[in-house]
Amino acid sequence: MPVNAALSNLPLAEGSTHAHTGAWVAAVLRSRIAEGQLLPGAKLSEQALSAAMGVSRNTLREAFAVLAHELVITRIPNRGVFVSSPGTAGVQEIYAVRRMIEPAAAAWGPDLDVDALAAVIVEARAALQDGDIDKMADANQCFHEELVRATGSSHLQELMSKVLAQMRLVFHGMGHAPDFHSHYVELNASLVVLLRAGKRVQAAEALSGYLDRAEAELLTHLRDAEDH
Amino acid sequence: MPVNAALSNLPLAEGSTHAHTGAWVAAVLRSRIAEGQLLPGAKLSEQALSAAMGVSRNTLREAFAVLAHELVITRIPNRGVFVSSPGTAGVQEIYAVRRMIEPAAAAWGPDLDVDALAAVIVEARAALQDGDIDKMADANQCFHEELVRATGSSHLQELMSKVLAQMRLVFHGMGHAPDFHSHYVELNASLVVLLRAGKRVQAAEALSGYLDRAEAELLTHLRDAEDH
DNA sequence: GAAAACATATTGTTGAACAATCCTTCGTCA
DNA sequence: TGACGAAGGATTGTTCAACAATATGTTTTC
Repeated sequence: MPVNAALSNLPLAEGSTHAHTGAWVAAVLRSRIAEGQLLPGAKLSEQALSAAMGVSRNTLREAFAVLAHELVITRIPNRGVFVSSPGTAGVQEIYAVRRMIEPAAAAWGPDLDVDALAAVIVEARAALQDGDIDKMADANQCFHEELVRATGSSHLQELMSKVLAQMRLVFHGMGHAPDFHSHYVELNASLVVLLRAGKRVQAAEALSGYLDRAEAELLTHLRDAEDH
Repeated sequence: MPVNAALSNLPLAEGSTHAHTGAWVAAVLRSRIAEGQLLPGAKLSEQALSAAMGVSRNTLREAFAVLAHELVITRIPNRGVFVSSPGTAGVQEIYAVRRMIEPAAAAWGPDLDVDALAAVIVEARAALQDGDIDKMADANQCFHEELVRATGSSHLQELMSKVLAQMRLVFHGMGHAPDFHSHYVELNASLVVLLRAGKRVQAAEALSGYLDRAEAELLTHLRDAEDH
């Protein structure tokens, strides 16, 4: 039972009562899922979780409501809650969002910070040379988050975070398929070159095509994994 | 106490237990707020509401979690929950989102349905001639929702609905200021003309400028109302 | 008149209880 | 043996009542 293993070392709510216990529980579960300690498809039993984290079922439920709204977990009535495992439809949804938001941010975002993007590239290249796959994946996601920050909208940033969280679920669900991120580092770098030159619409177009290819590649691998 | 008046004729949860009582309660409150029966700033007391709707405080809380995530209500710890009243910052956030999503949908949305947009225009014009302000406002919002549908992303549609719900809160908070929508009907119509001609990028630019002016106008009226 | 202390009301959280539903297991029957 | 159906168990859905924590309002004190 791999779930229990992940539950065993969960932080307990100790004497100090947290301001918002529900939000705190949601944050803990969210990070556990993002890190891959709770894999897609895993069941989150109310009884086990409430006992493991030292909170009541009611409070746990409030956390579930938050996470379900973030689409990190899936609630099936009278069956329970499970870590979401996005399929091909989910991936298509993810890229439908990204294909709109990211080019728009590149082309029209009022708060574009090219230097910050360049800094992320440097970080990604360093991680690539170190062979640190996880760190590079993080840097890659950070790049896209930074790009969306150009929109100046916290709602859009939030949505992008949600979508990137689902992306992590897709990767976790594939059980460490080949390295997707490494050859995107230089594509991101070329975007920065375009943006620094002020060719923002051109950058948006390049980004759009880049997202199309990424989606196609991901879907291919996903279908292979499903066929297996 | 205007709150109690709005609470008095709330539907009660009768014998038949709803599948998801929390979601049902959230839906009822959401519509009451959207219709303006619960005005921005109104306090939603747990005790009063749970009694009025015939559900327990716990279930009501789950509904609050949903609505808070939709930014329809604001939760202040140990103080209570209130109907959100977006200020100038909120309006700027709203338009930051719209300025990205809507032009992107117009320019690049894969599922653009010009006929559907034209149909909404027809409806809006009819309402305008009838002098039905509410119906025209609805049609106007429907136009923008239909536009975002072109993105093919349910996440973006959801975000747009959230944003438009906040727009309604802004209008309700102003206590029926002058008619904002009527002279936007023809602007929307000119957008449809551009889109039908295939000039999608041009339509996106026009839309962007239109949103800029709408935001400026709204902010002016809002500041006047605040000064009052 | 201002600050501290108390009183009150509301939210935050918990535990237990019961109903509703699903899954499993067992028994029956062909 | 295999399929169909019913009893049983486990989990979720919902409610209730109680207590703790916190903010507000009032009174007391200097």
